[in-house]
Amino acid sequence: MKLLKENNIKITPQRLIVIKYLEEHPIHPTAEKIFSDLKSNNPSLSKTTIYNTLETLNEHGIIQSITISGSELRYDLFLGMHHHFLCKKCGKIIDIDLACPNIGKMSEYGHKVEEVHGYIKGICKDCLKRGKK
Amino acid sequence: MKLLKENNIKITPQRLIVIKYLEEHPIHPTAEKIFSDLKSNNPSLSKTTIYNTLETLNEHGIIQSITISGSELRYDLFLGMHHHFLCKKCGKIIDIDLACPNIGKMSEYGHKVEEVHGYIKGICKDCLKRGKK
DNA sequence: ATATGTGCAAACTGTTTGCAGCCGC
DNA sequence: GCGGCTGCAAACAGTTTGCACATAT
Repeated sequence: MKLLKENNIKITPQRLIVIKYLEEHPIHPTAEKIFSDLKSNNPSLSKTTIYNTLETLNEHGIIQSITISGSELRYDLFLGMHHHFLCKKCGKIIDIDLACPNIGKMSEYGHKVEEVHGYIKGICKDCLKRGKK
Repeated sequence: MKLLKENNIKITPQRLIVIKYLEEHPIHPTAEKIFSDLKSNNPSLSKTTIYNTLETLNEHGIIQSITISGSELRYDLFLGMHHHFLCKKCGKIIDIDLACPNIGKMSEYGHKVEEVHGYIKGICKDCLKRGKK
């Protein structure tokens, strides 16, 4: 709610529950998952509204969209720059905070940098353990 | 063709022209663009074959798929690790070779790293110039 | 009263799947 | 003749669009 006022976005119940959901579920959900999880307690909620809301929040930098999976967008409250690790086995996405010290070079080359996304894919620690047993 | 033999993949005319296309057009094309560009000289070519071929080549590490745009996959001959810059204005994708020295940390944490993708978005040099005129 | 947000259904796009025919060993 | 490759059409998933209704200032 603070977020919305700060960004001059109208406060609506739908926007509030989406933000609240993302705060409480830092699992980089898809639009579909956000929708189906919220639908049960908010029967009149529409998927269009989810998409509209995510777009609005994204435009204002409150959330960011993640293209790591390739087949669908995933969403994340934007709490400062960080990267993502996708486990190819369990599908889990883990936040990581490897800052790349070289990004500045892009500006030196004359390009204007607006977003930086780092995606690492592999097998997570847990799946590795599970595989060995 | 060398690539195919080295990887024990059957050589077919379709696979050859896709690889040749990617060699000659390092523009990170979509499956659709590859298909429509090749279709004119290969009328019997099917989009399914493009998808099949791209999948096969990807599995063998000959090409890689890029998820930077979010709405579609793009493909790249895999010639060693490098990252990508997407211009939000003209849609162009530029190869960049910023190696991040911190990736090794992931392995230290116990995760197995298989792929690393770095996507930077912004406005490219050319579009910035054009904008100023 | 006006502008903005919501929600339904339909459309659209990129990708995948089922299956029949084909080719090469 | 068998296994893998090709290509058509249909299915599918995620997302976007058109439009009518609701809501808040």
